[in-house]
Amino acid sequence: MDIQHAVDNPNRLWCMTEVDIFRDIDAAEMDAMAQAAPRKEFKRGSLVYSPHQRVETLFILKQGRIRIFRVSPDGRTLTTAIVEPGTIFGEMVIVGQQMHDSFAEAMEDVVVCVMTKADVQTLLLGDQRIAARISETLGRRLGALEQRLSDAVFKSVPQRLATTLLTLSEGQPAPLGRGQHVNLTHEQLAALAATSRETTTKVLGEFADLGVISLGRGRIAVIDRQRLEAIRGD
Amino acid sequence: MDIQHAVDNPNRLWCMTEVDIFRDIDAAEMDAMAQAAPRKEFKRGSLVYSPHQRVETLFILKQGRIRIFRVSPDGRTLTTAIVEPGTIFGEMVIVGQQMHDSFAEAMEDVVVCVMTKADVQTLLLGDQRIAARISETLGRRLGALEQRLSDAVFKSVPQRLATTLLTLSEGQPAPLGRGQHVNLTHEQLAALAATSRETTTKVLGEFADLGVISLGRGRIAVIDRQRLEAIRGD
DNA sequence: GGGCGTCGGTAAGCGCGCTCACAGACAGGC
DNA sequence: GCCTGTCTGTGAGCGCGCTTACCGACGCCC
Repeated sequence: MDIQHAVDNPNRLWCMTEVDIFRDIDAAEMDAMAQAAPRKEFKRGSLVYSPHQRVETLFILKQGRIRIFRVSPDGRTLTTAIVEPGTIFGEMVIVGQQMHDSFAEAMEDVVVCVMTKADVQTLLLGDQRIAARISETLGRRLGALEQRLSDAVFKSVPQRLATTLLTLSEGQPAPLGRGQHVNLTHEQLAALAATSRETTTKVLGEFADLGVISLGRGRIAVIDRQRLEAIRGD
Repeated sequence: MDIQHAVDNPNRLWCMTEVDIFRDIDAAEMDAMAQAAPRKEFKRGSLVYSPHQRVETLFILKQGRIRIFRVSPDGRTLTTAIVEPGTIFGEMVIVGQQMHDSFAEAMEDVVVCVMTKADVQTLLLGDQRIAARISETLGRRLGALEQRLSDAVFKSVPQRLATTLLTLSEGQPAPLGRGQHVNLTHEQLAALAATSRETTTKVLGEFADLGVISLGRGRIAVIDRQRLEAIRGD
């Protein structure tokens, strides 16, 4: 089922299908959940949630990309995650946490499904399999975050950019023209690698000179993963 | 029950008592778990686990402190957590993750209880209440880690040190002599705040000049939380 | 008491990467 | 076409904090 088809599909179960943590749930259970998760749309650039509004809901991303980020007192931003379709986000509410000062912004026009905290408690945590999946997801995030923290502390900007590019491009199959594409601007990449736009531009230029990536407007093609891994170190 | 008494107590349930995530488990259940968790001791300075040995066990810390840290290629260390008695650690194995390049080192002589992965699966994850507690713990850690990442990126060294001191001292009741004590050397503090020992010494000296802390060998007393919070920012 | 290891204090030097300040390139709208 | 906004490219300057290199102070063990 391609994405456009899914969007047009009036099927009530649509919110649950093709979402990783629900993969082994049967139709009857999904039906109950789907009723509790109405669909909602956001325009590119709008905020899905922010620290001010105390949203206590879980989101399931069906279409588009979401950027989760934090803001420093002086206005700089650090992107902590980019959410792809088929993933839940805003999971902190599941485990009784605040959304801890994070913003969620639609990178494109997006479609999400929304579940209230109460429904999360009864429908998700009540199910052993889903609860286990959620723990697993949290564990993975924890490992990734710890890695990012040590990267931020130990690694140089070129190393962090190489790391970020490799992470973003993995899984993406190489389309025509050889090389996996990362569809981000230098500014967006800078916010992920915790650096400035200017140095990002400079370092990406050096990478391109070495032939490990090739640059396009809002689009970076990873040509030589091996050498990028060498730059990343460890 | 004071700690020394607990250590000497031959009670089989000893491993479970006074541990936060087990607080509402009844005696019969605890008994089953306690059999699966033999007691083990480590000398000050020894490693409880390291990335090389693939330990697949969960630890329950009963006495002493444990430092969880990562090491950079060039040998610098970043402390990701200091574990206090009554807390589980090595939890990544619960959620099917590796211990992801972390070391665990005994800061003093320590006593731990050990559970195998298999026992964790059946005894802990099988119990709804404990599973929920574990998710909660993971969520808390996730929030704290995200905060630490953005601190590492956005804040200056004095701000990070103030943050670290406040975090370490909170909960500690002020003993004689006014001021909550943080029992760490400058070097240990530096590894927590992701900075160097020398700048830590310098900044702590400035804090002491301002009168917000007072210094002793391997011991820092927080005198004025308010002003420390002002330095921390946000 | 003497010796030694850890801990704390201090200073000079310098390099990475941020800030600030432009300027050209590309895309889309009208 | 032209205008506008975003994106990319480039350079000068400089400051925070790391590095390197000591040395004195304290505490513990013999």
